[in-house]
Amino acid sequence: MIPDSYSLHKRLAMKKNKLSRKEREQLQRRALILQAALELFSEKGYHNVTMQEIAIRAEFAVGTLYKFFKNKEELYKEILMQTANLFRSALSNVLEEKGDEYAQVKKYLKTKCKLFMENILLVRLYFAEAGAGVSISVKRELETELRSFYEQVIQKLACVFEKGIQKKFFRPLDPYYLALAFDGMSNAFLFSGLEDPDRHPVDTNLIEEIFFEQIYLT
Amino acid sequence: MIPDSYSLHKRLAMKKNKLSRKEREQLQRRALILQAALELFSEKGYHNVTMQEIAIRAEFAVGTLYKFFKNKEELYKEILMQTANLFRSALSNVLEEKGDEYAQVKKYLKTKCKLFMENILLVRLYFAEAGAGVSISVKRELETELRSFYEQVIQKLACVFEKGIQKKFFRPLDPYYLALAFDGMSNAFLFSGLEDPDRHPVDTNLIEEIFFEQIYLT
DNA sequence: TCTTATAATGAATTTATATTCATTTTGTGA
DNA sequence: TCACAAAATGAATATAAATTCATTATAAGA
Repeated sequence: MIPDSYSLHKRLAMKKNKLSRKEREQLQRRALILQAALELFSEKGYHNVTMQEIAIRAEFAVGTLYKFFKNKEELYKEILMQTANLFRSALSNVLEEKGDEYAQVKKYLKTKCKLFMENILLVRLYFAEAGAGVSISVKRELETELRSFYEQVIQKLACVFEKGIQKKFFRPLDPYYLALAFDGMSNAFLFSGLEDPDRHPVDTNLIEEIFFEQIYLT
Repeated sequence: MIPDSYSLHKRLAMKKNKLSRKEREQLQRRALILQAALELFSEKGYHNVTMQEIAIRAEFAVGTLYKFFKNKEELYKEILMQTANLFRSALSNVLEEKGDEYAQVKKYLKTKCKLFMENILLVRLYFAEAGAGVSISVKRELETELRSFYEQVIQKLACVFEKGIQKKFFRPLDPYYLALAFDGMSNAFLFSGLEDPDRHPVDTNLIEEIFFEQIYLT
């Protein structure tokens, strides 16, 4: 793979770091482009952002974007898949930890809130596209992939509920729907907090209380 | 308003019906265009539908569309506002009926489900655009208007919860967040049912049980 | 039937923007 | 410092779709 023409020190460096400085620089530039695109897409939506705008925001020429990404759609796809992977892996990990199911669900909520807060741009973009399970600006292929990621997380959450039911922690209702309900409820809070964080700060304790405790008395 | 040139029978007819046959025909054509556009928009999204396509589906010429709507955006706007109004007025009415707050919330859920089922295309479109509170293909003006419609409904629902709390029907938690939680939870079920109605039929009793009853035991 | 007004048509125009590629710039090793 | 390869550039091109408007068709009254 490494051409003979490469100088010795370069070849040595590559053995060590795997990536040469040049390659690291390229990767960084790529990331800059992705970041600029993310900002613009999440502000204005896929179709209302031009490659020119992305180029300007990233401080490159349009042509350069095409050195890094085949076309606009690829660029977009990569951003969405990034988000989906980030969320899926973080939430899956939480749900795979062993232990008290009640605590696990609470941890899931905490983690989800944290992810939302720390990735507001990504969240806006992701849910604008795949949010209600009604995607529209992306090809069906990608849409399907995104939905499957969401399904995977809900399924894992359902497993936790199921174990919790077996242990008599939770009321014996269909665990899939419990997961759906819990996730949907927390989404409502998170979106509301996303819109206006000052007026509607996200209170995970309140979410838990509404979900887990009795609302209708007697 | 009625020009003198109009013949007698026409003028008489207009006194009675308010609208002449011609006007009724125009209105019907307008509705046909809106219907065709709704179908296409909800299938493929605003930006992936051309005026040509709408014209073909509605069986008119492109130019004709512009006789009825100033431009593509107006056409779109009208469809979204239709939905928003339909939902807001139906749900507001339910929530203004006097009586038992527990029953009112249940009625709200029933009505919402019915609206979803009977207007799947509109729902898909509406939530793809304004769903997560993250609109993107529309101008900010319309986006704000749509969000305010949603807020109004949530506020009304919150009032019902508030009254219910006063009467000790419900656990005394912030009524706004109770409303948000109930609505968010039901949305999750409805979207899931929208995606795959056979595998996930919407069960309002289950939604109520999860929301109102205790989930975490002891 | 003829005339006129009203409405519908769709080819042509305009506009917008994704993508390309000939040219320029930059960085590297000799 | 120079020559060369690699990378970046952005004006030019291609493409697609929104909108217009001169022309044609339709309907209504005389």
